[in-house]
Amino acid sequence: MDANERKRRIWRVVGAIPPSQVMSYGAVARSAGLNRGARQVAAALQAAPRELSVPWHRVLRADGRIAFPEDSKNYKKQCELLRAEGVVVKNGRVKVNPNDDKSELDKLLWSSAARPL
DNA sequence: TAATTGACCGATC
DNA sequence: AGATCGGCCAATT
Repeated sequence: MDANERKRRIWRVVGAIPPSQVMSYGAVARSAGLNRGARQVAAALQAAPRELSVPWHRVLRADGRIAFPEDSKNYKKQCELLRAEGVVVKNGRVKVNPNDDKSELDKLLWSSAARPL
């Protein structure tokens, strides 16, 4: 698989995250079939075209923190978007832990849209 | 073309 | 709770 295909998969997985749900970069990577591609998820999101409307704000760090520095504009934006979906953000941290494997979210993801194979 | 950077992760201390 | 370290690999310099 080449780099472009990875991006596609990543976008597909992220796009399949339901509203008011969050996922860590690593979890997205795994769902996309990349073993340890958390950073590639980040890179892919950066390169994601707006017209795809990728819900990048539903992707957080593994510990539930927002991936931007607090003073950055993106940080505030992400907070805003998350709260608009009912997600509680407290002190740079999200109320619920990022879904890892074996969660309901994963079932949701694997059931319809984001099948890596 | 080679080196560096980065919206990261998990283990360890 | 935090801080360090090695690994991963696309994008940028």
